[in-house]
Amino acid sequence: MLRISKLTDYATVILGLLAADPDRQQTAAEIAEHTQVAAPTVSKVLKQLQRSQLVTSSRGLHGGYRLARPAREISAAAILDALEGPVALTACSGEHSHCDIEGTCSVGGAWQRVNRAIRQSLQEVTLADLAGLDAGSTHFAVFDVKLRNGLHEAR
Amino acid sequence: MLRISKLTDYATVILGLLAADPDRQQTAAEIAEHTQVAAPTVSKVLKQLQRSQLVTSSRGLHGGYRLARPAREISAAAILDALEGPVALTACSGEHSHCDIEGTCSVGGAWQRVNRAIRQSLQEVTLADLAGLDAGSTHFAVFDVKLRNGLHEAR
DNA sequence: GAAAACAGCACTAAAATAGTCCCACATTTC
DNA sequence: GAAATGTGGGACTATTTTAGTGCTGTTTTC
Repeated sequence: MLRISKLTDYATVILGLLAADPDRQQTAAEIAEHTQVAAPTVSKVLKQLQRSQLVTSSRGLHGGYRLARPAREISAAAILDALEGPVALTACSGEHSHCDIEGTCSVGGAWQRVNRAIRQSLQEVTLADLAGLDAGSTHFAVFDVKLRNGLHEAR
Repeated sequence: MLRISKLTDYATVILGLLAADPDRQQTAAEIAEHTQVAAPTVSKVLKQLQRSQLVTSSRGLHGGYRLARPAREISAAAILDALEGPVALTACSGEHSHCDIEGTCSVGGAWQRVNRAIRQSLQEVTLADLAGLDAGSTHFAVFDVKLRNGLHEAR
């Protein structure tokens, strides 16, 4: 239920690695080696993270990536947004959209409220929490995301 | 992000219809007609809901479906569980699972906490809320579920 | 015993996701 | 200024997941 994609999973791992050593700039290849994620995939993820301003990059010899801001200021919601798109709600949730079944449905609005609630939870979780830095601060409520076939596969 | 499947979307609409008239037993064909969902699909969804004890069915002539219990006692989490599987976390979340990258990762546990939080939100939302019955009780927090290509498609 | 309606299963098709590759552009070093 | 190193972007392919359909069996009522 409510699964998050593999790429998002990778992203958290990659960001976690960067967060562990925020001053050092790391190349995509180094990150791939440390995380065991295939290099092209790491690149892809990093590019997306760069576009969303979660990491900064520098090109050229001795280039690489690093966190754009402290781990504590990066929310789980921001990571999801970066990887899974702008989260424009495609459906009923849109401003002026209409259902084919408006009459009998009446369900639409509630999902949006649910949606907003979960989103709020996600905003309160930071990369620092996810990466296990900042040990004392796990005051946020939490739940069950299906991470299937991901890095976190059982072996 | 965090999308729910079309079938789950259908399920809420179907359950909403049943909830609107809890005393009457309705056939799959009737439900299909009212909801504009294709009949075989309605059947499929209802079967799954039956297996999860959210609706009761009776066979034979004059058979049909009805809610197994009041709308207020059916949580959104239960609906998701029914449609999207037993939500056994396939990953790190399992009891004795290990990551290939245990050393560098450290992200695993936090997702489970996030997961539990969202799940809790979902448990506080009932079918009555979703169906818009029970007008006063929308005290639950809420968020952004991507319902794409579903019944709720904009037209 | 015939008709109506659910139950279960398997199969097909379509769509989303994940992953890979290639080439262009930017820096730095020599 | 040329070469090496590394990111940037896009296109393409393959895999997986999801959605949808059809068929056969079982139960109940009349």
